[in-house]
Amino acid sequence: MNERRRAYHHGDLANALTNAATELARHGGPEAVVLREAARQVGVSATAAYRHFASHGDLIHEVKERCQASLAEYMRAEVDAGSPLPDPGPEAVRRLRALGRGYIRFAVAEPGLFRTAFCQAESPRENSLAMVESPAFTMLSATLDELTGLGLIPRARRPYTEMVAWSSAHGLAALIADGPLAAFPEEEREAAINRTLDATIEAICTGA
Amino acid sequence: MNERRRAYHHGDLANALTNAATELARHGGPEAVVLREAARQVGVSATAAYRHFASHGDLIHEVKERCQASLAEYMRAEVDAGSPLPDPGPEAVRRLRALGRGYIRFAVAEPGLFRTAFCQAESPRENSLAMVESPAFTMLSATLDELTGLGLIPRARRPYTEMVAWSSAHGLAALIADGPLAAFPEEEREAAINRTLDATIEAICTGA
DNA sequence: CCCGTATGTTTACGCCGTCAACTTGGTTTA
DNA sequence: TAAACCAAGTTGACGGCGTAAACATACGGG
Repeated sequence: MNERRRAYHHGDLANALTNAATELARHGGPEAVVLREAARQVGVSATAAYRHFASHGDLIHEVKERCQASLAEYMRAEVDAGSPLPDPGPEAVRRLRALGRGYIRFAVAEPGLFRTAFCQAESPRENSLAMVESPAFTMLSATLDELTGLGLIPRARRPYTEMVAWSSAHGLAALIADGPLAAFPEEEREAAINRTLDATIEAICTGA
Repeated sequence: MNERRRAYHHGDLANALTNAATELARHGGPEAVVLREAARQVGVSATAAYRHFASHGDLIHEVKERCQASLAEYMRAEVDAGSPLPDPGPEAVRRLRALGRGYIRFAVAEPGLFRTAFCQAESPRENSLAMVESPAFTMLSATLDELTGLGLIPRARRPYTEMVAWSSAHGLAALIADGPLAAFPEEEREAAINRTLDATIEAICTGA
C-alpha cells in the first residue's frame, strides 16, 4: 500500500499526530498541545488518536521526548561547530562552554519546545531518572571527567559538578523561555549569556 | 455586617477565592488552578468569581503574585536567620549565600507554588519587567552592589552579575521543582545545593 | 422607604479529554 | 478464493472546563 496510504487507513498516524502536536508545542508550549487540535490538523477524528496513544498525557510524553532530543542536538551541534574560545585554552573547556551555549541557544530559538522538554509529567517518578541518563547529560559528565583528568577540576570538587553546570545553564535558559528575561533586548541577553557562561566555567575550572 | 457575612454576600470573596486557588497551586502547580474548583471549595457558584476576576488568567495572575511574594519571604527569612558561613567571611557574602539558599529552599518546600510563581502569563509582556522590579531582585542587586563596594567583585565584572546569581539559583530550584531532581534522595540533594551555592559564590566573589 | 448597584444565582454554549459502539478495509487462514 | 479476523478508523455521548447572558438578592444612600 506504499502510495495509497491516505485512503482510510492513514499508514503512520502516530507519527503524524506527534508531528502536529510538536508544532503546537513549538508555538504555545506544553499547554498548547491539545489532542483534538492535532487530530484536526492531520484530518482525522479526535478519537482516532486513541489507537496510538493511551491518553493525552501519553501524546505529550512523546512530544516531550522529542523536545529533549532536540535539546541534545542543539548541544551537540554547538560542540561540533567548534567555535573557538576567546582565550584559546584546552579543547575540553571549549566543549564545556559549547554544551552550555547549545542549551541556552535552544531555549532562545525554541522556547515552546524547551518548556515542553521540562514540563510536568503525570507520573511524578517519570520525570526524574530519564533525564539523568539522557545523551545530553552523558556528554556533560564525560567532558567534566576529561577536565578532571587534565587537572582542571580538583578531584575533591568533582562530585556534583554536573549540577553546578546544569543549574547555571538551565536557570538562564528557563528565565529566557519562561518569561522573565524574554523581553530583554537581544544585545543585553547575549551579554548576560556570555557573562553567565564565563562565570560558570570559571567556577568549575581552576584558572581559565 | 461584621459577623453575618456568610449569608448571601460573602464579604471577601476575592480573597477567599485567591486563597482556595493558592491551595490548589500548592498541591498541583499552576495547571491545578481551576476556577470552578476554587469556587466549589469556597461554596459559591463558578460564575460568582467573575464579579472579582476578569478571567481565569486573572485569578492565576493573582495567585502568581502571591507565590512571588512567598518566594521573596523565604529569601528574606533566610537572610534574617543569619546562619553563619562555614568559613566566616564578610557579612555581605553570607547574605548573598542566604538569598540563594532561601530561593532554593522555597522550591524544595513548595514546588507547586514555585512553579506557579514562574508560570506563563497570557500577556507575554507581563512576565518580564515585574520580576526585575520585585523586592527579591532588589535585595540581590543591593547585596551585589555592596560586595562591589567592598572590592569583592571587580568593577569590570559587576555588570550582569545579577544574572549569574539568579540563573544558578533558579536553575537548581527549577530542576528540583519541575521534576528532574525531585526524586533525588534528600542527602544528595542537599549536597548538590551546597556545592552549587559554593561554586556560584566563588564565581562571583574574588577569593572566598 | 425605596431604588440603584454590587454581588450573587441559574442556564447555556462551545471546547476539551475520553468511553462505547459501530464501520471499514487489509491480512490470515480454511 | 471465500470467510473470518483484527487493526484502525468513524460517530455519538458524557462530564468537566472557562465564560457569557439573564435573572435574583441584599446592602446602603437619597
